[in-house]
Amino acid sequence: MKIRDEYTCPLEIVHDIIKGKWKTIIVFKLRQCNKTFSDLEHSIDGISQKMLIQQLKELREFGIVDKISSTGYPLHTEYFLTSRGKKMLQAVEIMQEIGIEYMLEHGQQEFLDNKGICYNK
Amino acid sequence: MKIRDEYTCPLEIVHDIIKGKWKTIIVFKLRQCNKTFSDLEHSIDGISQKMLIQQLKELREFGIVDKISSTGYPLHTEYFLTSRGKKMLQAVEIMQEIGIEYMLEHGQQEFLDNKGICYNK
DNA sequence: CCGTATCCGATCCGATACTG
DNA sequence: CAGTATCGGATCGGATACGG
Repeated sequence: MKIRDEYTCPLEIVHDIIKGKWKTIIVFKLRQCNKTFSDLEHSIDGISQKMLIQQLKELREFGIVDKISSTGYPLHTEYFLTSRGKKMLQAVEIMQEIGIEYMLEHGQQEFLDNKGICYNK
Repeated sequence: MKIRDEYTCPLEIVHDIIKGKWKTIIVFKLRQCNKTFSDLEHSIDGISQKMLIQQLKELREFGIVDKISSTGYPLHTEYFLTSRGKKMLQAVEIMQEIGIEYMLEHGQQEFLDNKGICYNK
């Protein structure tokens, strides 16, 4: 996704921030601590390298996450939520509660662990 | 979008709820009071009838909005947020603040009114 | 280990025409 | 006024291969 040069409404930005398939789960996975690229890759079942990189890049451009990279081999990069990302996390957690509610209502509680943290795994 | 029979994670649902281009703005437009179909259509610049109907239908299937229809001509339908929709609104408002922040940071404050309520209009 | 490039099917969404 | 149906271009995302 190409990020637009100009937005005329905050909710347009919101849409661009969250519309990707993996954005909310990435924000959620980063809630407690820094994660390397491969940490994320292994904890999100079904995501491809390409998509993980791409979505992280977009989240960085919106100032939701940032990263620290070491130079030299093997490469090592840690991603983390910015303060804006932590705000985003609040919204994600509210929406997650809605998701949990929906699952309970539809008899799918067998997929839920204690905290609704069960993305594909 | 076909709503899935089974979700294995709350955040999958979240993604399906919000991924459409017009979902957040619809939730936001319904924040204060009931709106008819044409109220919504006229207050969201750029949306087509088809998309408005489609997104409202999906929001209804997820229990975010509901409607009351009168029978007889002319047709009259009012849409409103359910209690779950009001919860969703909380998340939307948090994300909206992020959008406002982003716009201010990028010198686009001329598009903002007092409350960031300016979706294309 | 981390990131880029390309190909290609699936999905999204705008335009348009039509119905009760 | 509210809702449905269809077509076609644009975008998204999975698979795969390659590079620093």
